[in-house]
Amino acid sequence: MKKTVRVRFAPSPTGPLHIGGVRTALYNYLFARRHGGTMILRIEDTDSTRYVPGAEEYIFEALRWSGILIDEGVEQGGPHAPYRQSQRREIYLRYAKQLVASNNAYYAFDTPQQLETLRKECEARGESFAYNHAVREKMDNSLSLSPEQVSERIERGDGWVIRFRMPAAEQICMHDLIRGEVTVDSATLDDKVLYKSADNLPTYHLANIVDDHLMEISHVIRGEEWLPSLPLHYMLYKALGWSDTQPEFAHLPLILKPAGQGKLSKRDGDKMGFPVFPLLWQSPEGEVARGYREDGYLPAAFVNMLALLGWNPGTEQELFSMEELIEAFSLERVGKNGARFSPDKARWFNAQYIHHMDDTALGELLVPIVREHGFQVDIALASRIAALIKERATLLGDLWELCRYLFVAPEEYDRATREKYWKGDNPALIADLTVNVLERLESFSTPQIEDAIHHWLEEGGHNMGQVMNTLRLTITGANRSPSLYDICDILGRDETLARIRRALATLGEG
RNA sequence: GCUGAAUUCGUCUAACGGUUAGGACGGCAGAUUCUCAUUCUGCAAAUAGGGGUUCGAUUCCCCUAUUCAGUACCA
Repeated sequence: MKKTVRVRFAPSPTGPLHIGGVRTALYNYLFARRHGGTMILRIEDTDSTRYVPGAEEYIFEALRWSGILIDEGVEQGGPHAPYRQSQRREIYLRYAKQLVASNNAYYAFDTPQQLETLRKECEARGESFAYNHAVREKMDNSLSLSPEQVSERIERGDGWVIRFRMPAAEQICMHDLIRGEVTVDSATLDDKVLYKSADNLPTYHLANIVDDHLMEISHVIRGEEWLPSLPLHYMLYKALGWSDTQPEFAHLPLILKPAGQGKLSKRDGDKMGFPVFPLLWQSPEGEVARGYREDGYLPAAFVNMLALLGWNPGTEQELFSMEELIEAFSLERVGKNGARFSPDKARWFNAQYIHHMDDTALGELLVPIVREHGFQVDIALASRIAALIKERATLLGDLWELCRYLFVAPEEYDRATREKYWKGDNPALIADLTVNVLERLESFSTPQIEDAIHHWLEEGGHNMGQVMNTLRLTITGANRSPSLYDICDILGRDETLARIRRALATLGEG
């Protein structure tokens, strides 16, 4: 019998979620949906010193924008509520004490300062300090103190911590869905802190294992940075007696920076000119980091791009809707090696999505953009415009510049284009074309305009490129635009002719 | 330093012992077009190094190198 799939995304609200986090959430979501399972969002705020106001809301909004739907969590509740670890504090102490009682953990009174100086001394000797089997009997803890001394110090209010008692020599064999078998010698591990009296909160390790167990998580899908603590987690499940229901693990490869070394960091984006966050982030201190949403990316393109960063379908398909991703996703096809993030590819995905977008859908996005610039446009016209410009856009932010001239007559004319085309016979030809063709047109719409101009071109034996580009200069003010016939059609007879006459008047004879 | 993981075109990756090592992004060159884009076609571009195993290794094993991660009373 296969167990029900229950996965969780468990970020800590210490800042904005970056794209690596979104990808982890996405893989969890795809896996859950693929197997008809449940997607849980748990907030791991067990470090009271690193809490950042607004980070939690940012996480919710980023997931919503990305189309990653949560079944159980802080916002939606569920059978294992609360889903915020700071609201579950009393649960963890119980298990920490249980571990002490079973001799799998112990109280330690060493202060952070004491440990710090110990570390420095070791470093000075070229050694590294580890709080482990080799030294724990000599440290200030319940292993070296009598039970009376321990309870006395706790009662008198000394700061304490509960540490896991890592076995001195045990081969820990683990299984990872992506990496296969991994074995680690427990002698190389240290006695990690599980609970701290300072804020009455567990550390990640304890809280994570306890909650995953209580919430009946079936698969833990998380970043590779957690692989080194997997042995500890295995030992915790064992010590708590939960090995038989322990979840399966899958450690995702890291997302690396586009150039240079290391994993993608918050600073790379600003330095290299691309977002590392899904949404714009404003820190409480007032720092601003750009986001994919504000930079003009479509959520579907963003998700598609992230999905392919570390996973591949095994076919040559690259464009996937969320439904297709759910259908195709499997952990077996997640790669083992870190993936260098490519801003170019992100842009390409977005361009593909805009190009393939339905005219009306893009028109709907265009209406508010045009309004922001002070003009009104109805959905019918916006859709027509969308059809003309969409193949030229990479980001949503490109749209306005691509259709600006449809709303604003040129105030000035591009110098290079003017020098190239506003010379020789061209101005005279435009005047002739205007008077003898455009002004006399019965119906001023694309096919008629096209027919008439072609006729005139052919009769007079004129060069099409010269004439059309000169005409484009007078109407758009520059040398790049979609088909001029469509532009004239949209502008209408009056506006088109007014623009040509104005150019004729202001640009002179050439 | 120690522990672990990883290593195919510049980048993302396919090939689960036998292929002219495939695709995509980016680059370059053409074609199409009234311009710009789009689109299409083509070109250059890779198995980290060394040992094994095998009739045959990108693929399996070992060593080396390199990279990354972890090494907190952070997650």
